[in-house]
Amino acid sequence: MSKAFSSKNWRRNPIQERSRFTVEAILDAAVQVFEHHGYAAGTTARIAERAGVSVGSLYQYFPNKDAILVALADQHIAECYELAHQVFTEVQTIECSLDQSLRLIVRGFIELHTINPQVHRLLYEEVILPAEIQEKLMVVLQTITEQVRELLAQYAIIREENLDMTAYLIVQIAEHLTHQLVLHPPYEITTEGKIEEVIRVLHGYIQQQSSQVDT
Amino acid sequence: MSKAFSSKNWRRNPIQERSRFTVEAILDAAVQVFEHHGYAAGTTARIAERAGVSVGSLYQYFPNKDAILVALADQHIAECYELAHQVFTEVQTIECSLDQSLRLIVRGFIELHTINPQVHRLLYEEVILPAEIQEKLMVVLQTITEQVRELLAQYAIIREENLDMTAYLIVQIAEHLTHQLVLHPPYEITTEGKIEEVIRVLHGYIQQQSSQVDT
DNA sequence: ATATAATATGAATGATTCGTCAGGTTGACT
DNA sequence: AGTCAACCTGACGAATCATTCATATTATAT
Repeated sequence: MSKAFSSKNWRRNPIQERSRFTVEAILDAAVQVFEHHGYAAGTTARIAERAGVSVGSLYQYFPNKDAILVALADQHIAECYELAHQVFTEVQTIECSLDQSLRLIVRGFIELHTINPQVHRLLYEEVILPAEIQEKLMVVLQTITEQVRELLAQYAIIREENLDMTAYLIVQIAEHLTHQLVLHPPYEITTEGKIEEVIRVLHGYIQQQSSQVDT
Repeated sequence: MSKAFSSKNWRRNPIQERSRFTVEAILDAAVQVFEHHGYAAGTTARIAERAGVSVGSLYQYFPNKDAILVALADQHIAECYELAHQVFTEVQTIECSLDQSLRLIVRGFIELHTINPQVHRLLYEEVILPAEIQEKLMVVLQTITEQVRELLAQYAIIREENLDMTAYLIVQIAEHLTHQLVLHPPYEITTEGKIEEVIRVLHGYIQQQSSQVDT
């Protein structure tokens, strides 16, 4: 704790209500500006303008531009963990078939992308992000992957040596397909349709893997 | 043809050998710089420095920064079309099982990512690209998707109404999984192993879809 | 060898950027 | 009403960027 700052990366903690609104407005504006111009070209001036405040106000709560993105990322990552926890406790608590479990997981991914698609897109598609953020995002997916691995192991229909790779690919597929289907759907399709389609992919893959058990 | 420039977007066509080397050095340097700093933060000065030439030289062959990226993209897109053409003629010419065809396609995707991974990463992961490039990249994947659709139709084991979505998802999966496995492989795994794994995913999905035909 | 076209250079320019600061406004509390 | 902390403002400095241009060097052709 060498820094005098609070644990948050902010210069000043918003105390009154108006300042909390300001911070929120800045974060909202940042999402839109980054979405439209990309991170590097999304200027603090534009963010402030869009938020309806002055640049000065922005720098009262965020020490620099990176801190804005970090705040957005942290917010999003927290949502990820919350939803993941929710989904996996539900999976463990209620007795679920593998199919039902997968369905819950995919639904979770879809929700995650639907909540704030722009932030998600920004964090997962922008090439260069502060290392701090990249690290955290990796860990999120790794955590989910481990839990999927456990789930698969529990149903014991997949060769032990294939568990890691299978779990990894399932998460990759679920993440990318939901991402794609939510943000750039190629055809008219309902949310349920999207889930159904991704489930089919995962189900097919798992069947392939389990059919190898006897070999 | 209102412009006096040649069809290429360059100010000056390299005629002598040394200038051709210069242009190549600039493009090579650009890949590395964009890869390391992202597009917006990849400065022309740094590109020139890395290429071992002066900024002035850079602007003799490229009218602006965008033109460098467009040149890289065009180069890459041409490779895509070439490889796609090669793969699909092979698929059509030789009598192939569906399994063999898929294997050729996946192998093609892997090659595409292996040739120049950095360019691929840049073009597919950077959030904001010149609209011109985004358009072209979309068309590449659409073209491949159509050809996969035809392939699936040929084997006639999938409901007609599902053909579009199935082809779309197959291409999305192949593209993304190869991308991921080549650029960020989670474990030690051979190229053949990667292909095998992606094939399993696709095969499983197709089996799921074809099992629906009788329903 | 000389002229001419091709190529290379890098300091200079003007635009844009992040982040600061001195001074103004608002709200809470006495 | 008066005081003080919280909050807001926007012009400004320093840094960085894309791009230009006058000049220098090198190749080619006669």
